[in-house]
Amino acid sequence: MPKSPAPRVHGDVNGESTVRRGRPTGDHAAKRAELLKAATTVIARDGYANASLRKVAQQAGCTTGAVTYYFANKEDLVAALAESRFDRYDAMLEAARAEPGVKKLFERWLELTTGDPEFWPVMSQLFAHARYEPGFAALIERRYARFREVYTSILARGQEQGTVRADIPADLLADQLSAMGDGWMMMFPFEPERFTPARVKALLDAAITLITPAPTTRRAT
Amino acid sequence: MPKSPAPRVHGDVNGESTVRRGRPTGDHAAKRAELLKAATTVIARDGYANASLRKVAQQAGCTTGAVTYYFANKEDLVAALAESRFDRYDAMLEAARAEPGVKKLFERWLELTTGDPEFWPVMSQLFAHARYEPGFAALIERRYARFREVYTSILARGQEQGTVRADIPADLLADQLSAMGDGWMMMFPFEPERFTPARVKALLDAAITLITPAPTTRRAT
Amino acid sequence: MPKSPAPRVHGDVNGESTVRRGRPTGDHAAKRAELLKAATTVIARDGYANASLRKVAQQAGCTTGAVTYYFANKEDLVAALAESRFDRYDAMLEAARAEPGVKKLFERWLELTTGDPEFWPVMSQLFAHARYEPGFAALIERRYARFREVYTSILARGQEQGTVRADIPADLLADQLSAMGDGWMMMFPFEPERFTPARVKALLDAAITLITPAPTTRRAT
Amino acid sequence: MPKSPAPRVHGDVNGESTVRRGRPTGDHAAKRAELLKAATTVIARDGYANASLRKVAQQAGCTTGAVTYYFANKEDLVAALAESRFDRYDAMLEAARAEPGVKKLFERWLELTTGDPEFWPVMSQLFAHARYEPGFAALIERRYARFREVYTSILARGQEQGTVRADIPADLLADQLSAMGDGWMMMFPFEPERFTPARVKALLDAAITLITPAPTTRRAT
DNA sequence: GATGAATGAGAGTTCATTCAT
DNA sequence: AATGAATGAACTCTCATTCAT
Repeated sequence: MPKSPAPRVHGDVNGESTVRRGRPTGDHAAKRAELLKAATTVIARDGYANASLRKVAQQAGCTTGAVTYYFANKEDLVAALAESRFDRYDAMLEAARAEPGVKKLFERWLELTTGDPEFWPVMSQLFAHARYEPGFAALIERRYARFREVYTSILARGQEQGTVRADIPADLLADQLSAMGDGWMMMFPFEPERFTPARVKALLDAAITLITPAPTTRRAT
Repeated sequence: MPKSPAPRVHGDVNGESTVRRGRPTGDHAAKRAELLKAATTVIARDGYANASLRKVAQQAGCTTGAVTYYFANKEDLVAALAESRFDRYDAMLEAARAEPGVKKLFERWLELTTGDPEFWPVMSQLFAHARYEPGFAALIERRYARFREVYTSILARGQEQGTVRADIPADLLADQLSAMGDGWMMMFPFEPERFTPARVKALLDAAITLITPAPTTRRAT
Repeated sequence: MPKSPAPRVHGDVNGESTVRRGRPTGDHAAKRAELLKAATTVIARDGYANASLRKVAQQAGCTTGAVTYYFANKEDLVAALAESRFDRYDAMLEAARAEPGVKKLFERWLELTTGDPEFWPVMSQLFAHARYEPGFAALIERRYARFREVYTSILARGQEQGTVRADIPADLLADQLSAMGDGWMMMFPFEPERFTPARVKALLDAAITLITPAPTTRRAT
Repeated sequence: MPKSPAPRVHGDVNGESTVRRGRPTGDHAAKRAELLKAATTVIARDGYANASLRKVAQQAGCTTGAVTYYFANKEDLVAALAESRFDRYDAMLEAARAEPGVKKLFERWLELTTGDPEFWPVMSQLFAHARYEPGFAALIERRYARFREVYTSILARGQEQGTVRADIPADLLADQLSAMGDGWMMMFPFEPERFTPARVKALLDAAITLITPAPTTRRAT
């Protein structure tokens, strides 16, 4: 009792959605990326708790079966999503490391986090749920540790060069600044109107002021 | 469709004894509080996305029906939970306002957030999901605004008295410090072992150092 | 957004199916038994591999949710089904033990297995799949051991009384006879037409002939 | 919709060399046999209800498409599997017929069924599900009838020669003995530890004792 | 006041099957 | 000859919610 899904239609000229089966030229990695994009959109829009594979499929314009074909299960999808997000984070860190200075780092961070309006929302959702999926939690812990490490090294260099206050250990400073960023990330989705570009700039400038050494020596002269 | 039996009144604002006719009063509020406690435990343990009314009922040792009897629906329960949590936050703020000084505020905050091991986990879960339940989001926005306001006023007073650096507007400082706290709150459930009492103290001390005025002027004299 | 399932109708006079919610006078055990009966019918009709909770619900005239309300999961349902079937088996054994004689046992067995046309089909399906559900396999092993034990004791008594041949140990005889019954049980659903009452009687009579002592001694006299 | 490429012919009845043009023949049959072996393993391991074409493909180390390429559908695969299993049974019967005597038959049967540890498990699974796939049920009925027929003829010959008791018609005896074998086959996968070689031998010896004529010679005394 | 039977939608997942390549 | 992307239906199970009792 074969249940062929309605009369097969393809190569239509109207641009209507066609039913395609069989083996397309599909690029596995590309399709996965496409589905991850769809998942990002869904999670940013509906939140993690209300996101479902069905919605992801719908967003991507394919069937649920296709999603589970490319990802073993939901956890796999979410993990891949987290990886891809952190890959962007890592790329940013790499770039920031090349051109030192905390200010540059802030700029890169701002660029990354504001360039994509879904970045903050989806990241905060992933963080919130990571705790309850062990493998996922490990991933974040690992990636986050790396992030703090780079942060610390940049600040330490700044301290050597006298551009960053030295009365607080670099690792504590890194912890404070990254927590600050996380805090904003968490609150941003609530009241995006509060985070105007102007205010974000003011906040970052203030952060730089916070960690800049006091002009004591110069004044003593 | 709030099911709270209208005729019952208790816990009135004036502190006067309220009308106690018929059934023993306080039962209703007490039972709600009990259920909220159970909900807190469940959310802290399983995460918001994996929390269900069933689990809450089970945790509280009662039936599913009882939960929906005391709360119109899930959103109602979660909103009440958020209210109760913020009530504790407000109480803390009230106390902090009475005995000024940023250091005192930090101590109060620390007391609140570390006194209950479920506090941070449940709060971060509630924040993460608030965005997607409109009424809930409004609640948090309102409460959070109030929180920043108190924070700002305390910092402003510090600036007047010279105990807080004045080169950054008080509202920006408040934003930065509260974001810092939020960031820690978000990360704490992941790696609680990283937040030893010693490190938390170091972080708070460093935060105080950050906002303390540079000792230049004194030296210049 | 409450999704009350269509306008509530009940107490209709037409005999049409009504939608009933809330708490009926329902007897928990009775409803479970009802669902087990439905499961029996479905498995006997479609086979274990094609049986689903949906079909069971449909057969019982209720929703899938109701089934999972009464049984934690599919395995639980199947285990309960097996228990109930074996309870009947045990009752039969008890009765057979009271009135000894292999012939009586055969009669009881026949009564049980032919009284319900679904008995053999469902039993053979349960046996076939038991191997792959550990808890279920243990149940069957336990029950089946008990069955062989009773069988053996009845045969041993027969041997003492000289009604059963003594040249084969009773436990081997029991194993052979019960295997014979199992074999028929397995084949019966295939070709029920082959197992006419007359032939079944002939087979059982032949089985009795098989285990009756050879009439040598009598003739020697 | 059988997909076997029509022009290819091999394994013809006459034993003459068949047409071998174009691609190397035998590949097709060999691959099918390979897949059947994989299917046997999967069914024996996971049971029929939990067997899937996916698992068969995986077990065979090929793709899902390959399976559906060599077999029109699942039923086709299962039918082919049953055929191949019964082919071995038939070969055994043929051999047993050549060298008469019930004992020889038992030995052959034992050889067949214990030689391959997957034989009993997969056979009992196939039997259990045959009822619910009509074509398959017909196949088994046909093959099984043949089996009983051979069994009967061997027993009848034994009766003529006085090596098998004549007080029970041969067809009933065949029915009983084959049912006995089926019963063991059904139970074996459950408690293989119970069927030690020693016990199996004892059971078969006892079966021979059962059908051996009573030692009437003593009667003459 | 409180219960718990029952609902129906939707979740994640598996599956046999199709077919362009 | 063989692949593997994709389908869509069906599966088990969980859930918030309703309501007669």
